[in-house]
Amino acid sequence: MDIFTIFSIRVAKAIEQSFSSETLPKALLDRIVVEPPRDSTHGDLSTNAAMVIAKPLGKNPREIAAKIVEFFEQDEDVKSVEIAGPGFINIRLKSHVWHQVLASILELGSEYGRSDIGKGEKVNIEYVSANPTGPMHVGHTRGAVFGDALASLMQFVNYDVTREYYVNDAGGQVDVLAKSVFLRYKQALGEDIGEIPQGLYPGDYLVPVGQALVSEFGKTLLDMPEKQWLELVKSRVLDAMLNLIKQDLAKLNIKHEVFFSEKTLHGENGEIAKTIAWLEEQDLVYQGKLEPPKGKTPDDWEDREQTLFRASNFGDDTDRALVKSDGSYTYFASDIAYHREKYIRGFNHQIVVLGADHSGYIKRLKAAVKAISDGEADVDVRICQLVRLLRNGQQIKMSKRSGELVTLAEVVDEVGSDAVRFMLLFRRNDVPLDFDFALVKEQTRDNPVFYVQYAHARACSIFRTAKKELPDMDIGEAALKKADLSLASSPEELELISIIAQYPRLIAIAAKAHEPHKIAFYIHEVAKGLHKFWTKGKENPNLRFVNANSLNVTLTRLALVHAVNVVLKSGLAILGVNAPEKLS
RNA sequence: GGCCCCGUAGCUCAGCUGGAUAGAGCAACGGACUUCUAAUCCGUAGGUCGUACGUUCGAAUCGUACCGGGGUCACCA
Repeated sequence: MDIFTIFSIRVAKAIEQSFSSETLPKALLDRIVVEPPRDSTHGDLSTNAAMVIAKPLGKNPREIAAKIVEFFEQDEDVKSVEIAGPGFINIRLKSHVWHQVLASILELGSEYGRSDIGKGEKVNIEYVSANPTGPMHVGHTRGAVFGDALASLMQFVNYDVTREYYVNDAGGQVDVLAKSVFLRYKQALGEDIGEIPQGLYPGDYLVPVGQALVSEFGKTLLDMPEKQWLELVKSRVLDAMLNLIKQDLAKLNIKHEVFFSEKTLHGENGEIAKTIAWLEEQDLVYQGKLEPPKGKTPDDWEDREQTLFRASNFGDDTDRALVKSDGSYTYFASDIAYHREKYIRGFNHQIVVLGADHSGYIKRLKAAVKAISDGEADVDVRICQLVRLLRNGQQIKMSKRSGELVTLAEVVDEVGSDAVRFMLLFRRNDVPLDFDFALVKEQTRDNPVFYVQYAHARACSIFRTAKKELPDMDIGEAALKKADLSLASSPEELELISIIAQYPRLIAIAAKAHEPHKIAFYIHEVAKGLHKFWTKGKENPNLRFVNANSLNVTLTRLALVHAVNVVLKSGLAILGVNAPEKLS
């Protein structure tokens, strides 16, 4: 348990003993936080407790704070405690507390920072879900990285996470894809196909698929009616595209446990039909007309009766169509069925990662999940904003029509998976992001990827130096655990410990908010702490890590460095970024 | 026109379930290298937190309106 949690409990106890806490609503008590003060000169811990409970108790916050302070004056872990500003209670800890923290990090190793927030509950995180019509482009990359890091983060706090990819293999675009491939098939048989007609997929990546069709079927497809070859070609090209996508994702070390096929939901007795029947039983479906959107009636607006889902009963702006004018299901109809299916599989927590162009879809999706689970399940939709690619300060223009898409594979091949992942996670997901190739490849402080990895490598180099300079000394993990940690007594060392002491708290905050970027920023701060201490050793030889004159202090400092690296490595692992021992 | 996101230092952004004097990096200026990899560190300067009301002991954070930027808007996926 981390110090912030420990002291939250003590604050609660102090309140309970000093005031008649039954008059205080629990929701209010939950607002009490123990956190590091914004300004570190205020102390190690700070709590707003007195201000939160002042009002219901009808007392002055500072008066209440005084009572709580009395309690902490007895605390053997507390060096000093004072009231500040409107009623903050600032606590300064004795150094043995920091040494205990350090000891626990060494003890826990890679387990440090874990918690049981998730209580083993099942969460389904659906991300990427790019249409299987070609290789992934950069537009998909952000959602891929975000979803993957979020999944790791949730696992770290003990959620039972399933990483899922929804394969849109049922819509009209798959027919188009198959027809595009059929053209490539003819081409492979030696036919001159000329320009790829408008509306078909022009990409070269379909060429090998056409060739594969020749080696599997020879010329036989040419003699079949379209109805027949279409199904065959569809199944082959879908397999091929999905493989392409899996290869792209593998470049970023992303692996989904479940690839869920939309197609399997269709059919007479399929899940969509069942779902709609179920919704009808609940009286959530009706025949009716929709109003055209205000201020913007589409040219081809057709005023007609359609099958509608009562989405507006669940917070959506309007009801939503389930059946298209040609009688087939809408995409949304299959999506309701899909989310119902997830719910039936036991996912009461669902997270869906979508691109910026889907923001209008959120309310609809939430309404659907509420309806199909009777309010039992929750869904959080995370929108990833656009990524602008920059080269030499110039934006790289991308166009789908001309086929000039920058692919995921190109970007990863150029700058590496670590850099791509870290840069995309070093920004809140709901804000647009510039990805500058030049910066990402730079090896300076400006480049946060490098800065953080360098800190880890630097720490590792300290161990290499120690081994070289003090070959007889045992600096294995077991030896580090036995180090006399009380020797880490300088303000610089205690400051560094206080930074890594925040890791569990940060993990908890990031996991609850579904915001992996918080980990990226925190890790950056840890790296800074290490670089800072390192430089201190330059100015003051007594603060060097490796010191032949004092083996005890050396061992303690190595233990500290190791603990810092535990945190760096753990945080980077959540982000899916390597922690190199050496930089080339 | 409706809905969603964004507006914080010259630039790029953190901070947003209300809390103290609003933070970091870059750029600018001034320092620290016979190095435990200076591929780093320290310092100075830089702000009407888009605007205006409101709620509150207390607002960058919550509410309303407006301004500016982006996205989206039956039947596509």
